[in-house]
Amino acid sequence: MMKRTKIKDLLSSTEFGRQVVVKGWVKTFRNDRFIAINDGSTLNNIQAVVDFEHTGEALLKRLTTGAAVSVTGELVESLGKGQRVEVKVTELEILGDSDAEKFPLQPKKHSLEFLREIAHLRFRTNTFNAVFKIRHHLAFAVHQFFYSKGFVYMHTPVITGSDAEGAGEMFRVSTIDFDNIPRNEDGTVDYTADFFGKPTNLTVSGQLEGELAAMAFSDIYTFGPTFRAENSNTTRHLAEFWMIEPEMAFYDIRDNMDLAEELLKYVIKTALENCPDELEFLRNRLLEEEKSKPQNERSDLDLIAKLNFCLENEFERLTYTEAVEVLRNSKPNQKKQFKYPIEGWGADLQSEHERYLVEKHYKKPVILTDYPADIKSFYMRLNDPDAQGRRTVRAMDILFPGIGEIVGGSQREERYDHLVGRMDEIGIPRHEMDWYLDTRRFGSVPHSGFGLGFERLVLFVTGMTNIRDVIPFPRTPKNAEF
RNA sequence: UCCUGAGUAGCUCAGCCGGUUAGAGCAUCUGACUGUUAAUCAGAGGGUCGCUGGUUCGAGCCCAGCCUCAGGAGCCA
Repeated sequence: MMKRTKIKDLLSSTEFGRQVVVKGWVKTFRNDRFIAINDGSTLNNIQAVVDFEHTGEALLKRLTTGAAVSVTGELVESLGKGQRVEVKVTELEILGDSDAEKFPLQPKKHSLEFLREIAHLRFRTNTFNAVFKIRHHLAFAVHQFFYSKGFVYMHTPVITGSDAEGAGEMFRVSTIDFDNIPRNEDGTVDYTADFFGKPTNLTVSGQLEGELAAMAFSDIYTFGPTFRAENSNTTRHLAEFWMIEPEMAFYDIRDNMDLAEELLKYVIKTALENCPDELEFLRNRLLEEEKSKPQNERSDLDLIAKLNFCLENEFERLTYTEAVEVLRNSKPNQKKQFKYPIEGWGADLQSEHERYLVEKHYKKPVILTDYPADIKSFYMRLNDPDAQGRRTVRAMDILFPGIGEIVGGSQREERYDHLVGRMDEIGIPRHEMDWYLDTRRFGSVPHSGFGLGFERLVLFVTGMTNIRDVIPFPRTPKNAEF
């Protein structure tokens, strides 16, 4: 029995005359004669040519879109145009039939909305083949980047007993029988009867645990699933997503920004190097899509040019205070085109403001730093008050065109008294965070870290526009299929 | 959660001012053709018009409620 060869290897082979075995799924079967077969090793199909005059009619009928086949034959130079090599079939076996009347994928363009409904089959389309191949390379590149810098990959818990992480609504983890809830005498739920003996949730961030590890290894990162029970219905939010969270001892906010920018550029460069076919396919797909848009809504750069532009240019760095000035003097603000006009210092920036800065004003990734303390988390390092006495924290958000916030991070507050002061202000009970506060009691050092939304990164690199199309099985409000 | 829009054949969509038997392209099936490239040509089958209720002589179309989806906003990665 001959060993099968992957289609990717065959398409670049010059060993004409060699006997080969190809296994894969039928994309189309044309002219009773030409099978386009794909095995996922490449975006491209190999053409297998059947001698239909000497092949049973019943067998030919089973060559339907989606069927799994094994063909044996000679690798030859193609007689036709459109492909360099093809397989002259001597043996044809159907490994798995696919009922043509029921298989939902057709050799034509499908809407992304429809494909989302059949997410279990959409891997077999060119678009999703390309998207998930790129996703794979990006994930691997993240590990490579940190490995080369001596970071330790840390697995922080998925189930957490802390409810003070302060990053939105959480999913409760429980084994309590909801039809028969154990109660205390006062009627409240008796969590001592639950699996962990107390309320537990799915993690919304591994940051706090990451900080503990950074206080021993200096440089660590996490890369794992993260859960937010927010009722968010947007193209850039998921209830279950993957986040990369490095945490570095002895890093200040500037070191933190440098690392984040270097990481982003490294993984984008890796994608460009390793996925040229996939990116080219997605680039053309986008260009095709833009043809139906009016001129002024089309992008200046195509996908690959956009990624290269991102590599070749420094991210624009400015403080919140500077950004507010830019926005205040901007045309849309003066012409009152913002829905939320920029009036003063202190309010959080709205989507429209971030978009203006990134997409209109600077036209490249922007890193915003030093936000007002009142709109940011308790663990962020407090700056000395400025000349006007305004309190800011050393936060940094990286904003990408079309995506918005892709990275959120900060230098952490390493001073015990300041940290506790902020917790008291916000009303976070000290005793719940005692383990976290220990890092500030025993050998506290300046340190920094950030969270990078992996799916938002994949969105940017693939040029897709809906985050549900860059994760295999999206979990969103009212949707946990498959 | 809020705002806007959509839901008609397996898919993408058309359907006039409320009027008789709801259409097209692709897909599927049948046949023809045989170096095709989402093959081509001819023919056929295929519908609970999202759901529930209402208005009307009559509703795919008008009204109300609900469900689902999409885009935008908020929350954020």
